[in-house]
Amino acid sequence: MSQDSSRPQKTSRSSRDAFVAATGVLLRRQGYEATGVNEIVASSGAPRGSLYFHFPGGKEELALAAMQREGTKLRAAIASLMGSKSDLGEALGALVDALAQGLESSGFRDGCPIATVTLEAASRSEALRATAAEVFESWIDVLQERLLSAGDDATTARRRAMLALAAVEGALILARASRDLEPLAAVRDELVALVS
Amino acid sequence: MSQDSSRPQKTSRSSRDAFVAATGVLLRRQGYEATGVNEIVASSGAPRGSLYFHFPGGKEELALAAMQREGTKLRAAIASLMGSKSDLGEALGALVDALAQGLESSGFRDGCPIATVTLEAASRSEALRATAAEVFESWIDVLQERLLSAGDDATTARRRAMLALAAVEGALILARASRDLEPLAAVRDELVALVS
Amino acid sequence: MSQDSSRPQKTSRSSRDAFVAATGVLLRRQGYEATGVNEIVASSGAPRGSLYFHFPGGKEELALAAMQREGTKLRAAIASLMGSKSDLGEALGALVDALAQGLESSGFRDGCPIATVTLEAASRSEALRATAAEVFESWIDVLQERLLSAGDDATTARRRAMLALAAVEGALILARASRDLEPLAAVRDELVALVS
Amino acid sequence: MSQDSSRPQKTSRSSRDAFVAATGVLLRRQGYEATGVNEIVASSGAPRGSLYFHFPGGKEELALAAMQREGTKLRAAIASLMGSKSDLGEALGALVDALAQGLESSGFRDGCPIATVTLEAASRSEALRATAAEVFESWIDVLQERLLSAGDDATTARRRAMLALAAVEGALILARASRDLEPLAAVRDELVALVS
DNA sequence: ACATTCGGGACCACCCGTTCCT
DNA sequence: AGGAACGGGTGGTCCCGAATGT
Repeated sequence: MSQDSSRPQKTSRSSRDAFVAATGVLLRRQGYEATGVNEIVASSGAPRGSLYFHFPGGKEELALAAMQREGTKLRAAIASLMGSKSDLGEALGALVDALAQGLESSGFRDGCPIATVTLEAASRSEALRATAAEVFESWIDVLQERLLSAGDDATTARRRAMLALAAVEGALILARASRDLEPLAAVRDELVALVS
Repeated sequence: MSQDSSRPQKTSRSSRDAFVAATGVLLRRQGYEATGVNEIVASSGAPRGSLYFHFPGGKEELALAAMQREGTKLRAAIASLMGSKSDLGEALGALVDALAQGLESSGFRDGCPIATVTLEAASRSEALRATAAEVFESWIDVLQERLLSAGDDATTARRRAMLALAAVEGALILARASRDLEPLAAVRDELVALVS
Repeated sequence: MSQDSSRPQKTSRSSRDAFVAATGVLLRRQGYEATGVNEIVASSGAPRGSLYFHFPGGKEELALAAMQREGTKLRAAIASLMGSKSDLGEALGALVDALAQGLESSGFRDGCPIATVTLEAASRSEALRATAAEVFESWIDVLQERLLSAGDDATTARRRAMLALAAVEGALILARASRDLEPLAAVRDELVALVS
Repeated sequence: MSQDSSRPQKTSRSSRDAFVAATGVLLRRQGYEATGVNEIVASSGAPRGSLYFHFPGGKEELALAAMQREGTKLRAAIASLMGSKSDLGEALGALVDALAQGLESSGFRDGCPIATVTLEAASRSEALRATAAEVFESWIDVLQERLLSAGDDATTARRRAMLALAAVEGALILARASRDLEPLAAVRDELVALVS
């Protein structure tokens, strides 16, 4: 929405992309408020003065871009995983396993950037909240479609998609708190049992 | 509501309690990083200089106290709700309904303080992370015991307790993002169906 | 001066003395401004609440007491050293050597508390400045008397006493900066040569 | 006086220089610990936010810059004074007189910034101590060279240079404590006599 | 007389997200 | 596109007083 990817540019997008990518990583790890603009600039490697050229809206606009980018990437990943198995339970299990592996491989540091921003900024910035809602909805859509194609009716599919997303998001929180994958394993087992 | 006025004290705990209570509210609403000590002091009404007498560890120690307080209060609330119905499904439904009502009555502003702090500070402060883990575990314990008394074996009870807590925490996030109770309703229905 | 040391007391002087002694050490090491009341209380081991009973004037009154105590102790030490040798040069050499050894044995950390307070507070507190002047004058007196007894006339004795004290104080500063006793050795040699 | 206005610059150094100059004055008057950043900013007239741009290291880095600046200025002044008279005694006398006049004209408020910082911070910041040592050494160098050119051998020249600097530094302290120039006069007379 | 808890507000050094001007 | 600069705000600590034991 905020990008015009069809227009070739004389200058590289590397600065802009570097900012967005760095923001995404930091949002995952420490959320919106704990992430400073200085930190983003430093970890991106891009020049500081360019930030407000690319993102006149400052930190918030940058976070919106990062959330959309991460949201799109994760939506694609979910779609890919859900389509990779013919059995619904196996597909859900693969999704949870992938998230568990991502969490563990980051040393329990990197969680869901959308969830963190939601909890921090839901009552502070309408734009951040709305973007978080869009991203979540896009993920629910993907899950719901898979459930529909597995035979659920529309209402049930939406309810189960929401449960699945909620359970996964919640389990990520519990797992980060306890530094243990047990909550994710529990959620996977229960979700698999539910749809079998 | 937040004070134990039945116990007479020679010196007033009011300042200390006011700090903890104010911190709890602000953690629910905006998390750890977005909450400044100035804000806590202002909203508590207590004098600033007293803060570092009661909490030499500063903001972090204050947050730990608030998390423990909120954790204990919520544990009691969960235990009460889970014991109020003989039917397990009804009990779980009542729990989710209570959380939904709390969320709605705050205009979707007040969520779970523990979840927010976990996402923000899990990779920053070991003490905050560990306290969050303890609180979550205490809630899982309550749920697990109710499931045990409903006939589940120990392993299943723990798994289902984790699912329930994870689903509820996740649904609170989705609901705050969308400003809609639908995710909570979905989770309630699915949880009830699961245990019936 | 402000105490009546002849009156026996039913309660111990240990708290008061502990405060004064701790303050003396800290003034030597880090001066007046860098020394906090909390630090004094902690390092004294005495109860915090007693400080403003013994020293209603707070930190400044405490520093005055410590300066007087240290001043008196050092005056006695100087007198003792200056009287220990019949040769004036040897006596002065012994004085400088003693200071050098004290400096070295503290790892170049402990200097003259009066000098530090003078430089920090001369233009801030009249009481601190005046007390420093009294202490310095008392030291000059001792040196002057020894020079008189060695044959100097009054004017020369006073001038040389001032030179000696100034040179020693200055050398302590240079030595602390360079972490090297060379300035003290140089001053000793020159002072000895001067009076021979 | 304090700016090098002959070098044209595209961006003004005025803020940076104003910070350093203001710090120098305050270090002279009240030392390191008693000088607050707020005070520096206020007395410099420069904008507050620029301080940590020019001096990311904060107060300490600022103090280092001020010490070096003052050290260089004073070294030049010493060199000039020592070269102004063909007679060594007269040159030393002129040096002490100049310091005495500076002290008196400031109402006994402004002393040696290096000495104060040394006494306060020698055992706290290695950088401050080392810089103080460098500055002192640079002053000793100038004095030593003058003594060498007056016929002293290298060892004697260094010893006498150290004595001269130590005596002057010490006399400045005694003079500030007593609000009287007598210690400086005494030191001048004795130093002059020593080298005649 | 002596000790202690707790309250109090000014102030500390530091860093924030942003904008100016090139 | 970008380096330099900015003002307001951060969490934290200061020294001290007032109320209250023992």
